Amino acid sequence: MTRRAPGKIAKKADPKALADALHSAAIHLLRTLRKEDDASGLSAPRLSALSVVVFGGPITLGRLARTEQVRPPTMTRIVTGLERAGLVKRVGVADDRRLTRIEATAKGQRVLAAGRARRVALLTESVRLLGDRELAELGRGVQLFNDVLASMTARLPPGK
Amino acid sequence: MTRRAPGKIAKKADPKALADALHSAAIHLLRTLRKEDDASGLSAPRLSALSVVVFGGPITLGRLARTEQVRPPTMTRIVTGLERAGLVKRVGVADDRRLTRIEATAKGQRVLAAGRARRVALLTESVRLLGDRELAELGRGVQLFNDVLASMTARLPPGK
DNA sequence: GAGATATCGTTAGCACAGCTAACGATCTCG
DNA sequence: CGAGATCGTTAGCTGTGCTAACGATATCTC
Repeated sequence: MTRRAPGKIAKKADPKALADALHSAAIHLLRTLRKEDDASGLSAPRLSALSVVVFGGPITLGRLARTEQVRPPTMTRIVTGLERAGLVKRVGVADDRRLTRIEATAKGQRVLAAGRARRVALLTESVRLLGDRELAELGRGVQLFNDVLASMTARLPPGK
Repeated sequence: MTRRAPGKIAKKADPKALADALHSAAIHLLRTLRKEDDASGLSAPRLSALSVVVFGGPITLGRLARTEQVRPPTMTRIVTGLERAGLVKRVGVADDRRLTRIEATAKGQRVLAAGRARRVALLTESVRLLGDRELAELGRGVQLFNDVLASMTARLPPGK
């Protein structure tokens, strides 16, 4: 797959290979964790949208759709589902009555926190197995991971 | 997001917080990269299933369904879609004629490689911005990430 | 060997998620 | 005020997920 200098095992930190490995690991992680979401009784898109509303605070439907990379009609139905379940509510905006603001209810916050805890608990248990040294190294890695992400998103969406 | 000791930047590497940060970063990464998949003309489940077949080699439909955490009827339709697109083919198994083997076609391999390249290219560009030192540290982090994943999957599925 | 049982993949039928097109309501600007 | 833009919804299509039920084939038991 990736060429190696003959006789040399330590990798020269090839950006391409590293990106690929990181990509694969992320896929693998989320795929494994996905199973835990069944317990919440919420589908993946609803859970994801709810998390944006809970962590990001009230948001208009259109912005929420863009954040979730989904078209407005799709978000309309996701929100309708969440509203029926009592997890969010639609609130009119006085200044501009075309807009609809989506807010999380107390129940929505509770449900999301529980689901997130379930997911992260699994991962946490495995992280706990690392020694102090490895923990610090992984921490540094995650920090760099986030830096890379930031530069990626900064470079990507010029507009739209 | 994470609290910091006042005046001290390096954190004490709390496993819970670390797991949460890693989880969030993975979500963020895949969400950002997802956009690139539109160009392949394949939906996410088809792309994912195809990737398993291409990288893992021929596999029975049932095993593929379990790998993708999906029920057999769902996988039947995903495979049917891929087959219609000429990306995989169903092959009978002589030993046990209940089984159906799914194999990637040459076109399937090409399409997947192209899609993956598109996704990883974006990430690679940002990884390239790192210095040698950071590159090595991120590499170590990814390695530990994979270790954690391995211990997670090892601990999780006792049977089924 | 013959019948009971198990396994594999498919079909049928339901709910949800994604899209485009079209529309009503509202805001903004000339 | 009227023309155009923007926001959210409705209508109608495809694809993805499920359970239930079924036909074909293997395997186990007597």
